Amino acid sequence: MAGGRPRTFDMDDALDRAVEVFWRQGYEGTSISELTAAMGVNKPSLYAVFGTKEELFQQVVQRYAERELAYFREALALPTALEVVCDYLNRNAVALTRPDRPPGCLSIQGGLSASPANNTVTQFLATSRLTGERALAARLTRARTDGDLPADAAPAALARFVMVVSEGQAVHAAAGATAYELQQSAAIALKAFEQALTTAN
Amino acid sequence: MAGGRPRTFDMDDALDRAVEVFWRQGYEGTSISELTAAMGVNKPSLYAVFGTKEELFQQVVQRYAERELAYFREALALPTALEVVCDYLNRNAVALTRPDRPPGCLSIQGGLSASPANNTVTQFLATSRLTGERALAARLTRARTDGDLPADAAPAALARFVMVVSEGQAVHAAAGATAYELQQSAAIALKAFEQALTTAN
DNA sequence: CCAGTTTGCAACCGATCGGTTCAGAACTTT
DNA sequence: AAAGTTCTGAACCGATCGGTTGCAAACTGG
Repeated sequence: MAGGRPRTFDMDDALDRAVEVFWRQGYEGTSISELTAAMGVNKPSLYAVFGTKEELFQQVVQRYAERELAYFREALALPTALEVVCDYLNRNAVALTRPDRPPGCLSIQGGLSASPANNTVTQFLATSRLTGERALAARLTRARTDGDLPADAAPAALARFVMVVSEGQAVHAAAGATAYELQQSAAIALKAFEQALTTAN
Repeated sequence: MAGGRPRTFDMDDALDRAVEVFWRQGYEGTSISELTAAMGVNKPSLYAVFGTKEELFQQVVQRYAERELAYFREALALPTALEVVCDYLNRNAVALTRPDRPPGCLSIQGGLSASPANNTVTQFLATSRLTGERALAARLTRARTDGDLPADAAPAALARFVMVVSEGQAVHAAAGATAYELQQSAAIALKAFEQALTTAN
């Protein structure tokens, strides 16, 4: 057994750098040479460690979900439906506009559309967004049995509405909207949600 | 003066075909050879008639706004703020999911993010979206003087909220949501808007 | 110090990118 | 029919794409 030549890069750091590049430029807007430069990894090592561009992208999205979307899972753990949604949309506004991060959301601008050759990337991101929506729907279903959502409320439709607002916030953030502006939109959306707490939907 | 060899393509038809390709694949996901194939225009003619890829894209976006976003301008012409927003969001749901069109919205998935080399495209689209938001804000400001929006309502914030919802609908549509699902979201959003009609915002 | 292992670096691969050049075909006017 | 104009088709341009190969450098265990 032998050690071999040591790496000049840290895998975790390199992946974080890749997250940033894909986040800012999207899948098709990012070239391998830009990635190797930003990650501090030479090309053969990149392929040895992370696989192809598409495989790297999947790891990037996973890392992004773990490190940058923690607030979503934390929001889901709050006691009532209203708290969940209020917390999520407001923290979303902040997360989408962090000055030390690219504006917007990787899960959307990473590849909302693409060449037919890269269709799997678009579908992969759509699926990962849908997973979040389903988690929220499940949380709202529980809220209905908990009693903080009316029995005749529609958790799937409400969850979809919340995700629609959150995606709209992301598009606006990518265009340069401020956290305050996005929170204003969140506040208006929450009025609709509050109404669902008392009325049939 | 002479006529020269006649073209084998129609400029208007060719531009419509280009709209469809950019709409489905985005700016960076579309190659010149895909465009020439879809438009029925050979490469030298494409450059002679439409200019560079970026110049063609600008004409494509303009054509898209003229032909595919007419319902937005029609909605703005309705008598009251509530009618304007209700009509817009519901017709948006239909327009984003037409079976004879690519799902989603060209103004968003055409280039939400891009390589630094194509940054102008992203900014161009963001500006064109902002133009729509400002038109809606102006319409809501008029509604305030008309009296169908409270004096203490915030037209800019309300317009931003409506555009956030509309952009979220577009992202959802790109992922395969149905018109019905998007109209459910529109209905929930409208409850928030209705509340703004009676209460301070 | 040497054998074995793993990395870094650079050159290379075919394919495609956006964009141009050029000869000849197809038209109109005289 | 000849001259003039405009378009088509294909070949071509340098650059870059994602991905690979080969070799020397840098480490470990014996």
